[in-house]
Amino acid sequence: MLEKLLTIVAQKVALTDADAQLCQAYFEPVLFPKNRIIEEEGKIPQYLYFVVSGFLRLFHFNNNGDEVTTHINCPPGFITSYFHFMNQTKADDNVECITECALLRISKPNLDHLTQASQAFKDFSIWVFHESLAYNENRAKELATLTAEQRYSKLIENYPAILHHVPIQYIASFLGMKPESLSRIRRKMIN
Amino acid sequence: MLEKLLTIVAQKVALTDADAQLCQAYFEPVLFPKNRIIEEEGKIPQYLYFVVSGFLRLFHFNNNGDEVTTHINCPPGFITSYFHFMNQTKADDNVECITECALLRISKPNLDHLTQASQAFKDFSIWVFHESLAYNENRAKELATLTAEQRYSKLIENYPAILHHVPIQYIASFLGMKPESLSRIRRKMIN
DNA sequence: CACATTAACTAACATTTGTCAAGTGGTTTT
DNA sequence: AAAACCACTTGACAAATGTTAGTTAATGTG
Repeated sequence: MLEKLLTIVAQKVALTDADAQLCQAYFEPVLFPKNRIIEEEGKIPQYLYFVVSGFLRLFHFNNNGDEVTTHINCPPGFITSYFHFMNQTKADDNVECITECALLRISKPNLDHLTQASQAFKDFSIWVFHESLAYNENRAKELATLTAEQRYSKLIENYPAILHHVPIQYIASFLGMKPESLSRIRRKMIN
Repeated sequence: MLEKLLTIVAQKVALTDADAQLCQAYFEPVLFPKNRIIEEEGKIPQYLYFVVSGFLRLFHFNNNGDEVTTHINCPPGFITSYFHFMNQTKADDNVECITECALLRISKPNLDHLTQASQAFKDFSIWVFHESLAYNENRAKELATLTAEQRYSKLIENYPAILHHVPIQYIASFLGMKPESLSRIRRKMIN
């Protein structure tokens, strides 16, 4: 499982054998079943997760008590309640496995150790942060400018696998529309 | 002008006199007139700007050739085409002064020097990054879940000054709606 | 000053999306 | 197997937003 992570990291920064060994020492492989909530609202997020396989989402409950899905996985393969993980403050959302998931997790103290011990991982973590910022900027831009149908089209174009593994209602919420609207859009696109 | 920047920084990290002097050495005060474009699409962003006074926006042109405003100023007071400034790659959007603006600017090389010379500024720049990420996540969430009227209400509640200094059309675009829709909403809210 | 340009508003209409209620099919429970 | 869910769909209708076009007021420009 480590190989997939090392491959991703190595695409961005040069890795020595020592770096690879640090990675092995600090990242813990874990397997979770479908529907398992691995980080919970109101608690301090314990781990940052690298997704080896499977699908996860970030969600919270709005004022009406309805679920709102804010992320489905996350490029470039990492997921957690970022802000509160980084600051080690109580999360306002949940991380849930949508399917069975193979993950590599690292605690905040160990992440700090890793980025202090390895310049390569420090550089990589900065890159991940920049990517996350660009990703969220783009997501906001698409929500502001595209129609519901265009947003759905882009999603299945960029992440076709999501369609086969993630319930429609989560996708609708993530795209900022009601399940009925997405249903209508999907029917229209078939005909 | 430096004082305002130092006050903001000092709220987050402890500053020595040496830090303050570094800040003075690297940040250059500049004054720009209304409507001046200070970073341009297709060119590498030269500076990161701290906003002492005035209003600015980030915008680009969509496929139809229409302007899309993606940011109006930026908490916590900094603005530029972040991603491309950080990577020193060609920007895909413009930074424009909406009103006359008093700014403190710093080039990328100097920002690197500053964050290397001062741990306080390195910590502060990381904090700014975290804030930007949280801000964009929240913006995406609001665009996905709130109605046009709710988005406008929140904006004038959180940033009432924008209303008096920024053209309605820019606000509408930033909120992901057409100027006519915002006009309708504003009329409804008065009655 | 006259003229053109632009931002903002308004109104009528079209389209999209939300709401509500019901139905279908599949899965789990007992 | 019957019953009770649950995800998803469907249809009728309501509400919100987009589109188009016209008006006004303010501003800039000759």
